[in-house]
Amino acid sequence: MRIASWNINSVRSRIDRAVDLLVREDLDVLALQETKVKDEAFPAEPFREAGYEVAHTGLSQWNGVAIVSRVGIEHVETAFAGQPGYGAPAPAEGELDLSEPAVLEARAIGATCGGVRVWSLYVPNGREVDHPHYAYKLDWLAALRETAGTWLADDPDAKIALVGDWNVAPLDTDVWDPGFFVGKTHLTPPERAAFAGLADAGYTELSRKFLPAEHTYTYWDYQRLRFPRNEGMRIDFAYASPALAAATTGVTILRNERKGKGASDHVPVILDIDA
DNA sequence: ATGTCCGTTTCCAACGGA
Repeated sequence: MRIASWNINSVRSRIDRAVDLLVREDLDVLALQETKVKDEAFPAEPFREAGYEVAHTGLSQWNGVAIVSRVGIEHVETAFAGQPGYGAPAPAEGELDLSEPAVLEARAIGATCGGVRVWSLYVPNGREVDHPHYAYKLDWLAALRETAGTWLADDPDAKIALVGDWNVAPLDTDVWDPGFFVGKTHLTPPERAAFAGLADAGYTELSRKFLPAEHTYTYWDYQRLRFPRNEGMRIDFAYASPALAAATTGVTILRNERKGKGASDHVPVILDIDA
């Protein structure tokens, strides 16, 4: 079984690349992030024609996560229990308007595909360390850790994959120059601690296990010739429950998918799983 | 040159988000 995760950065602008990826890599499941489309405008037909079913949640032009599967999609959840919302920004101030209820964003979707509980996750970016979005990011990861811990407590033998764009670089060697990120998000100790919380909850991050080489990236910014200079970041990860980790035989990062016109700024991460 | 890209709108140029 092959399960991939990819921040596609607009499913409509890259639908052909997505279908090509499914066919070429013989994928059973593809978890997508940043589909940037409302449910009613999601291009499901090309996936269906290729033999896949789709579960998607998208509320606006921002965020949006999907699971594409040819091995079934059951028990779809469009958020995890306790998933925090984000307060609506007040237009005049650019600050959070606490008088408005927080908005539950389309950043998590779960479904059972071929016996594996797959979660496609788009962790909040954080923007700036002193921005409310940063606190939201930490809260979001803490809530995910809490809930993911209950899934394992309820069923220690469950096969669970928590895949997606985590927007955290856990190691200094996950970026080209940690000095560039001083005062910025993605490398701060609180973000790294929040990311490590999933390991504390009993999950194993599989890309690190199978691809330990330093400076192995999954994302290169469109700006400043980051890809030609190979100035990237490893921020897309796959946490697995013990049963799934034991069944996983390999991880592949498709660096070539960043090449050419019309590439996403992220590349797919693929898990090979026994049976 | 913030060496870019996406989707949206106060709509074809400017802006937010990343």
